[in-house]
Amino acid sequence: MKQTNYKTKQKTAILQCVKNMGDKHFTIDALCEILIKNGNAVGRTTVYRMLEKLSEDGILRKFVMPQGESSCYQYVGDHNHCHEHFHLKCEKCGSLIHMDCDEMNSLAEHIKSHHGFSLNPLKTVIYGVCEGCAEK
Amino acid sequence: MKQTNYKTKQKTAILQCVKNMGDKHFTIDALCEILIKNGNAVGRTTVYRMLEKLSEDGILRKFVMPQGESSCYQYVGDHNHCHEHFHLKCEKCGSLIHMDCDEMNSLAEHIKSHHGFSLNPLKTVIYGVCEGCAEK
DNA sequence: TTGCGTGCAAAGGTTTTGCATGGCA
DNA sequence: TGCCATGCAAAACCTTTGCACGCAA
Repeated sequence: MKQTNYKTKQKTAILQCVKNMGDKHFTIDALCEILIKNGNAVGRTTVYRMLEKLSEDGILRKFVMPQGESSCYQYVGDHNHCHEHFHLKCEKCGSLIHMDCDEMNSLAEHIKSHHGFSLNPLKTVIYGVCEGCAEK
Repeated sequence: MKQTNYKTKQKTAILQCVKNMGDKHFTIDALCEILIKNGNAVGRTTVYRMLEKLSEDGILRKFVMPQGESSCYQYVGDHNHCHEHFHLKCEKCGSLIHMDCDEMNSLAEHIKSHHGFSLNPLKTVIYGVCEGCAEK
């Protein structure tokens, strides 16, 4: 599942850069800076458009942040081992934690059967306070 | 627990209007329109400032929406019966659904005990597709 | 009188859109 | 050649801030 049509140096630069991120999350800003460092500067608009498409194609996961904060992306690529888990975001330190857990799957089933709602783990972010910050 | 100091007609108008919302969610826009209808037009800035304070005081709950969407508020007032439920937001039609359910409480406990993470139901919004939109 | 409260206008931030140019096929 | 991709600038969006005026106490 590729982009639309043409193959341009911007697309390949972004795609490669995104893959190099591993499973870390990154913002548009961060990505742009890396591209510049690599000598592959790409226009902001293009980066926005690319990441939007990649998200739709399931290659990236997009985390929409509240007003004023920029969105966050994560590479999931072909190895879909990251499809069925949720993310916990600490409100104190901002860290994003992966939670791979059967409990969530049964929750999803419950919500589906009892509330008629198909939840989307890709977009859902659970807010709270992580262990480290709670101790302080 | 009041505001800061003075009592103005704007404050009383907003506070009364907010209470009349019951447990429904509303946006700044919606609130402003109602105020206008009631002949109590209040400046947008003032409404923002008031709702911010009311949220800090625990009288309102604030739901921060992603970029481009305006925040959502809900009256909780003194009767805190709405503290322990979650919200489902449909990605298609945008409707926000209350989910009052024991399942969620046990989930919260699980996350706490197994992942050391104290989740915040006030801020967490679960995304997905609602029953009505799924049928289309 | 004192100083907070109000609200207009402008700024702040991210994201989207218009449109002309340039590059892929 | 034809059309998509790019990227600059400007718009759009919600929210916050500056600042002068007005009203509560």
